[in-house]
Amino acid sequence: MTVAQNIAMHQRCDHCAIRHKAVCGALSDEELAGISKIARQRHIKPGQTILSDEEDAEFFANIVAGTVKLSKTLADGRQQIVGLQFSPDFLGRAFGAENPFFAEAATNVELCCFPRDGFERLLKEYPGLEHRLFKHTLSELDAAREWMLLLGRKTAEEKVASFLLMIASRVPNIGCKHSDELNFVTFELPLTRADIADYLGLTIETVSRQFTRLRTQGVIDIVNKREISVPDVDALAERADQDSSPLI
Amino acid sequence: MTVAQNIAMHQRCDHCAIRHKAVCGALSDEELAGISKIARQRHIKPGQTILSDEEDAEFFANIVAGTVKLSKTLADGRQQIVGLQFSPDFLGRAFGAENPFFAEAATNVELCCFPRDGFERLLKEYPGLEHRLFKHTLSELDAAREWMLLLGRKTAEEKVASFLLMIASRVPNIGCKHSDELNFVTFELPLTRADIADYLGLTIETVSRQFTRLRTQGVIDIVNKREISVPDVDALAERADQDSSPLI
DNA sequence: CGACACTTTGACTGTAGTCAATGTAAGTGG
DNA sequence: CCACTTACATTGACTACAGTCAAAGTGTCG
Repeated sequence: MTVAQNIAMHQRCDHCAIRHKAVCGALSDEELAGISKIARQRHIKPGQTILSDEEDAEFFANIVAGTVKLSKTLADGRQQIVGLQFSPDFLGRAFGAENPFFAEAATNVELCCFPRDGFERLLKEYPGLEHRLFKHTLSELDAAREWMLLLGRKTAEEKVASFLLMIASRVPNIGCKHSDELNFVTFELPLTRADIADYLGLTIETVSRQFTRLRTQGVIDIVNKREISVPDVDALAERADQDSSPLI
Repeated sequence: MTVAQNIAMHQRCDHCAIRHKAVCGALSDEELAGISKIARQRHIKPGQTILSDEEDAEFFANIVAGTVKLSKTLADGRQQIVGLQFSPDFLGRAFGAENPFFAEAATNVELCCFPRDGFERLLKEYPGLEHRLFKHTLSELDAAREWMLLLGRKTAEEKVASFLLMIASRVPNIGCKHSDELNFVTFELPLTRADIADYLGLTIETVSRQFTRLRTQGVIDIVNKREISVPDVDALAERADQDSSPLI
């Protein structure tokens, strides 16, 4: 590789939109150049599989844009989404090739992929990287446990309200005209009703009925199937029966 | 501290029952001497709180013996157990003092405690320790996601069967006379029916009814309230509607 | 326009929850 | 030693929330 190419690749990471938020944020300029060399951008369409639980994961990836769903399935086809990942989350399992779930694009997804062997070499060389991954894994564990509370103990209405709050806090607010009104948000759902049902341990029909119910009660406004407005976030939070800790 | 005292403490860890299984297994003899100096044994009675979600966790601990339940609660008191920990699991949250759940002894518990500051110092000095903790956290995440599938998608019968299988794989088999018969196990439940209900997202009554149902169908034998025999583990596994991956 | 995928709505059902009574076993004190 | 208390578990009758099955509605794309 020429010096020019090296610099070009370094520049690419250097100007990356999620440079300081992703796991790469732990890296020095020199280390960034190292990871830059093995990185490759990839576009994934909705519904496409990213990682299968049947084969070894041969790469790691930063999510640059879009939403990825992690799911598990029972023998008879019942499905449960066990994690949602947004930019700048990290995808892939360090140590131990076996991936115990299925990763699939829920929306259009932009990935920054690192081949397994190269990334694991970097992990050994740059200790800050593993530390950053560890912290990310701890957040995922917190989110999973928060979701266990939802799945095991919340009613359908509380589940849907909690879901909307979680999405509102993780996707961009597109209700700009009311930006001064902190309690008003508009956002786009990254999931279909079927995905939402699989995430909440409900059926499509129940999710749909709860959406309608929240709408008729004035808690949400269904702009269209994918776009939701919340005129009063506090009112929605009441429906979610929030305990103290916020959903990540 | 005298050399004699130092050696005595080192010896203590050196002969610890979980020496090679716990996170300490990552340590060299010299490092073990270091951690030995700050370790303190503690006994906890069933029902006693170990860590609260309201206060900062001031210590870390290895579980030497017994079962610890991690739980979360909604404002109105509904509770969900989000993790069960057995020996030689590790307890406590590295980086970030906030503990997002409640840790309580389910049985008599023996802990080997390390004060927060001392342990974090060791974490910096012995990189193998953090690596070991990371791997442990990854297992916890896998278990949490497996449980999300159970909570969101399994029926009451499948939940109870899955629970019994998980317990059978993690507590000692006390059905020694049949030890040659691999498919036969007897074990003691570390949880009350109320705890089991909170772990499975069910009510006490439903758990009890499912126990009775499995008993009348000959899948399990309820020796007494706390002791269960499984004459044919495969038959129980069928009731759990297991997907390929085993419950950790 | 029609095909298709996704969503909503309605009628009915069934699983697990609720409320209440009874059963069981261990521990306490007269 | 036996009544009594207490905590935990089981069983029964009834209810309700979410699931199932079916039909109609909506929006997008060729």
